[in-house]
Amino acid sequence: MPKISEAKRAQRRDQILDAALQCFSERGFQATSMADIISASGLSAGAIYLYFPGKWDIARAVAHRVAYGSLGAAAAADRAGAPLSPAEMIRAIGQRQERDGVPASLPVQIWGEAATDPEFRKIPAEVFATLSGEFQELLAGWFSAQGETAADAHRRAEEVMPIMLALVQGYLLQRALLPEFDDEAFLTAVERMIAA
Amino acid sequence: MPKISEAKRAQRRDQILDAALQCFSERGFQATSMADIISASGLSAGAIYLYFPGKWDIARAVAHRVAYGSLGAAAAADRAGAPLSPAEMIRAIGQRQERDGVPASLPVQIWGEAATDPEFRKIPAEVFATLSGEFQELLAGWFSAQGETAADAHRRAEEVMPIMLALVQGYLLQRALLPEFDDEAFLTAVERMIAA
DNA sequence: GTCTATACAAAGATAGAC
DNA sequence: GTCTATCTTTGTATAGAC
Repeated sequence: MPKISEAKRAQRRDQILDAALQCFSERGFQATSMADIISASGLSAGAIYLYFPGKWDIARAVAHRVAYGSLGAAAAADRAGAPLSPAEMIRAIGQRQERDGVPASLPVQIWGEAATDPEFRKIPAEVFATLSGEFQELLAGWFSAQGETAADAHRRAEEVMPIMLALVQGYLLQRALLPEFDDEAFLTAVERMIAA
Repeated sequence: MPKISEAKRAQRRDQILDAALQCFSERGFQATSMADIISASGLSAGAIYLYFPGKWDIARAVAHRVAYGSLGAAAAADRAGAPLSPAEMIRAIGQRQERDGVPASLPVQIWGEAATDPEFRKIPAEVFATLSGEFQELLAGWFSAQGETAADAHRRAEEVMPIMLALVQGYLLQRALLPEFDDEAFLTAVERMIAA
């Protein structure tokens, strides 16, 4: 049996992940040292290794939390009111990340890591697939609400879906890299484009 | 005066950058060691440092070459034939990267690095801005060719431009991370969307 | 369970011979 | 100009006290 309660143990893990997320977002996955995470978490070197086998397990856990955390954001916003337009779906994902305190740099860092690490790549690969399915359903709902027949709405949703995924990705990328990025101008452009 | 000719020196630098590009695309910027680059380049440890002050200067030089190498690709394809459609512009950039032997992982890695390194960030920031301008001009040409008036073509080009940038980024990202990514299905979707 | 101190390995960069 | 050998630093992970 464990020496401390399961709840306490989970809380310690979260404490470590919170600290790691902070470090990673400022310095990047690779440039962050265990010493950084240790100091930010307030624990000691020895203690950390009781909760995670190593630095990359922490990195994957953080990436997992961040990536999967954006799932369901658009669906939740949709259920909360009228069917979401494509631009509103993108906005919902951005807002969810802000609400959760996810720094803009992290998704982009995860993609960069995934580009060369097959283990890491599983995370965005699965998230992209799930997100696509989510978009397709919401888009069908929106096109229906625009007065299209169920069959037409479904067809258009299928057409637009691959583009939606790319648009979110570009949105998150530009938000992370361009200090002057204008969210609202971008979303307005999306709105106009897909309404056309 | 230099001990070897300027041409020879430039050739050596290219030799190093070629080797580094190979290593970076397989292992990533950070996981690549100087030893890797040294062994791949066929030079010795001492020799490399005569051409670059350090590893990150090599990384920046590679990133610079890769990122700026995609500029002008769409414009060149446009000049070579009929005005390019939006989907064809994206395809032109992808093809240029293939032609230049740029591995798909590299642009994504550059973005990831840029997310936390301000010095690195200048590269995609400037490339995105230049690319946007390029797109706007080509889009205006295309809308004109579709029969719109010069004023309308210009206006629509301005509307679509921010979206185009995001679409290319999503395209490159998915190409790098998703083994099953279907380029042509994506481009078809873009074609339909912007023609609508 | 947690901490301090440390072992061990890796990697960037350089010195000095040729 | 180029190579080999090496110095130095940094960083992950662990051992052992409390």
